[in-house]
Amino acid sequence: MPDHDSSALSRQTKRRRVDIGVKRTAGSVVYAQRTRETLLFNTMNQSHGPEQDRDCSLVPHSHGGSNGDGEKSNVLRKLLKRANSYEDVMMPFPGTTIISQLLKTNMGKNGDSEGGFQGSGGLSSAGSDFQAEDVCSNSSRDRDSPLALSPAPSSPCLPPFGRPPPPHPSLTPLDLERLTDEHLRAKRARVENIIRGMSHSPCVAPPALHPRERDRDREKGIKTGRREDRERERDCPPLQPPSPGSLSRGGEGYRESRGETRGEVYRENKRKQRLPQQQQQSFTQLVCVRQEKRQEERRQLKLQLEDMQKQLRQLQEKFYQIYETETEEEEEEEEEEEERAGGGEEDGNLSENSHRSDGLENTHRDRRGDRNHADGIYDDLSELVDDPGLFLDRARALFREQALVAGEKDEEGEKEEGERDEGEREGGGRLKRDWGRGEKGAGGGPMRAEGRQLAETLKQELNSAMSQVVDTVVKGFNHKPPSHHHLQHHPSHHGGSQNTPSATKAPSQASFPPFPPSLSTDSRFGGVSMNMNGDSPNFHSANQRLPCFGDVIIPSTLDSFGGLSVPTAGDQTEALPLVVRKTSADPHQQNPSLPPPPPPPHPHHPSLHSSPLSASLGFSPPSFRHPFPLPLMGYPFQSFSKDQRSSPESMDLSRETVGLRTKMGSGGGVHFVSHHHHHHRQSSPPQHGGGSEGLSLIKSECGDLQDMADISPYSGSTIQEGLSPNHLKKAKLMFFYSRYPSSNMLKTFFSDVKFNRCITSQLIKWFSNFREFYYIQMEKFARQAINEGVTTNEDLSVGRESELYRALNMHYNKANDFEVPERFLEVSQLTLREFFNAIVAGKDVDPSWKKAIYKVICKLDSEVPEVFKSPNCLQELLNE
DNA sequence: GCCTTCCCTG
DNA sequence: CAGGGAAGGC
Repeated sequence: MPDHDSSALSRQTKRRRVDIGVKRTAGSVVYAQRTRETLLFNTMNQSHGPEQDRDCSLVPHSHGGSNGDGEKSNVLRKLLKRANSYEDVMMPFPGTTIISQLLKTNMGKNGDSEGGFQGSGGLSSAGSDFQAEDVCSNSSRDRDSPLALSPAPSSPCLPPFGRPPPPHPSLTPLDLERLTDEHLRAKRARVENIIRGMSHSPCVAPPALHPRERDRDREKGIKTGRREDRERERDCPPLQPPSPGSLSRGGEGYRESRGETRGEVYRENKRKQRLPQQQQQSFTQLVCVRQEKRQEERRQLKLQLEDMQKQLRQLQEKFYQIYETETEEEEEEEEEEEERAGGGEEDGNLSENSHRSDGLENTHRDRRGDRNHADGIYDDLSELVDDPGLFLDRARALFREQALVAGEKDEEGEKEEGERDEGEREGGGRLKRDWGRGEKGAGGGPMRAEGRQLAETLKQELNSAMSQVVDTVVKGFNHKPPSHHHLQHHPSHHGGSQNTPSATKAPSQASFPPFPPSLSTDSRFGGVSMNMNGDSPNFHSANQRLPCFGDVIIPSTLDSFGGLSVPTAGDQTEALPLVVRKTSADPHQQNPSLPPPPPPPHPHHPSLHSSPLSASLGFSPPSFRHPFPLPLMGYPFQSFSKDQRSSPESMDLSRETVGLRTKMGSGGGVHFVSHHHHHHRQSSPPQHGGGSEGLSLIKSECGDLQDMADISPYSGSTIQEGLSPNHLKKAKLMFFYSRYPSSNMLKTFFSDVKFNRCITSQLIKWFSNFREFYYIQMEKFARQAINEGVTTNEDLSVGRESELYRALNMHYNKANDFEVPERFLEVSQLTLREFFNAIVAGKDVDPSWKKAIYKVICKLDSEVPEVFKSPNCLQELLNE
């Protein structure tokens, strides 16, 4: 049948126009997805980005000496890593926690200021500061090194400490090792500056402890090199102690050989950190957020960390003093070195503890899972304050215990072994102690070893406690209530937080974590936030994230809000919920079938409702206003002021209301109504003279003034502002009688609805959709009959058993709790035959061929029973 | 300018 | 399946 084909063709042509758009849309969608993926990828790989992956993956295969691109990418990555200091360093070490990183960083700083920047001597070819940056970068570094011809092909991303230090270049002349003190010092100062620049913790004061180290540093040329290495090793502790000889000599030489490169790298880092100032802030000052609150928080944290470190150091000193009195042979320098070695080992402990502290952290979290966040944090902080004392006590107890054990062993004459056993019993610091022994040989006295052990134990305790504290605090900030997904919560929070920059407010604020959705942040801040949120995809995909990652995120996102505290309407990418549940304050909304309205997320936030944005985005406060224009023809939603509904009748009606209210009504008729006076409801001639006039008639007479009436106190007495699902059902049932109801008729039969343009349009649209489905079914079955070989329309009949009837009934009377009038069957049969005739006659070639049918069908409308005029018609109808 | 239909979208 | 945009008719 060519007619059908042509019809299909015409339709296709019509669709084709749209299809192009669809294709374009699909393409754009794909593109968007790709973009998102790219973003995701980039953001996910922010710290080990594609370049880095390339480094990791390609390094073993590429033998280029110093690959410019690779180096640049490395530099970039390093820069990013350094810039993100605490947080990003964690990326390569998934098992480590914030605390360990924090401690590392802090210790690095302390050590830095403590002993100055120590000379080179490189544990590894490139120095451990590189190691600390990224695991994968090590491979590229190896590649950079002249002896990088033997990369670890199997594991290009092997952790640096898990790998033996690369051999130092033999080609390096030994002369270069002999650096003048000036040169060394200059270099040291340079690196120190860089590191200082990278450290964003302004409050980490240089510890006053060990002031003599500085002097000694200056005295010892080569030993400083070792210290620097140790310094770097704190960031990334090696598992194997470096041999001192190779450290000092080869490392120096190697450093010298590639010293320029390193210097350039450092300079480049510096440059890149400073170049894009605004962006660099987000890059480099992740920790020091613009939000003062955060800053205060962090500052406090850091201060506390510092305090604890100081306490630890004091403890160590005390113990060492005690041991010194007992073991007099030891030289002070050696002691110092030993201690420093312990400091170096501390990193190992830290990393170990970081792994361990996860469990602790979990237990901690569980312990205070039910507690208020603010309280918990506050307790934690107070705990932290109390911690030094606790640690001191514990240390004393431990010391006593160990002294006892040592004494026993001493009696047995096997001091050292006893120590070892003790150490093994301690379990934590074996490795370090072994290292210490290895470094110092057997020269270390037993008591000193015990002291180390003790110190280590203390350190562990400290670390775990601090990790707990920090993690909990960070978690407190990161914690996002699962129900609070939306952007709108944050501005208010932000506003509130802005007003409370005091650090003392921090705990209470922690219960309102500012987690803006990624979209808003990213869109607003583009690459900046993207880069800032190195792991934002994870973060955004999972609201509950690892605390350490959350720590990365929060500042940046907060930054975003700090910059743009109030998101614009455009930021609302998703349509506002048109169906707004009434607040519980509305007595009418005690609809049992409805879930209770969600409590305001921040009920006690005074700033919430003061902000028009929050009010509009939020939770339909009584004075609900739309800050931005809403489409006029939107479908109704019920958030109109409750004051208008007061009568018991409307109460009954509103029970049916689920979520349909007119935007106009909610739009708060006040500003809105006056603009729409052109439309006159009366213009449409009443085809079905309704019986009950009443209020609806008055309303219809009012016409446009109904909008006015919406806000007038009298109008709302008996009328509902929105269409409910029951109204829809009623309309569907009405469709069995009338396919083309006039607006007046609709008003008559939906007298319980406060009509306005939106409501009318909605109802008309409903019937239009009904008709659409109806005619689609008709055409479908007509064509089906034609295809089945039906030749005369007499063969077509619509009975209650027919497929067509079932389909229609399923659509309009899904529950089948309404007896479809016989008339509807007749009309359906007529319509089907009309379609059949038209199709057989080839009328469907005409694009408007259905109109003739419509004309016929519209005359077949029958009177809608009076019962439909009753607001409770559904109950009455369904009870029958 | 309103109303209806077509077509698409979520 | 309901809603919305576009187009066309009146």
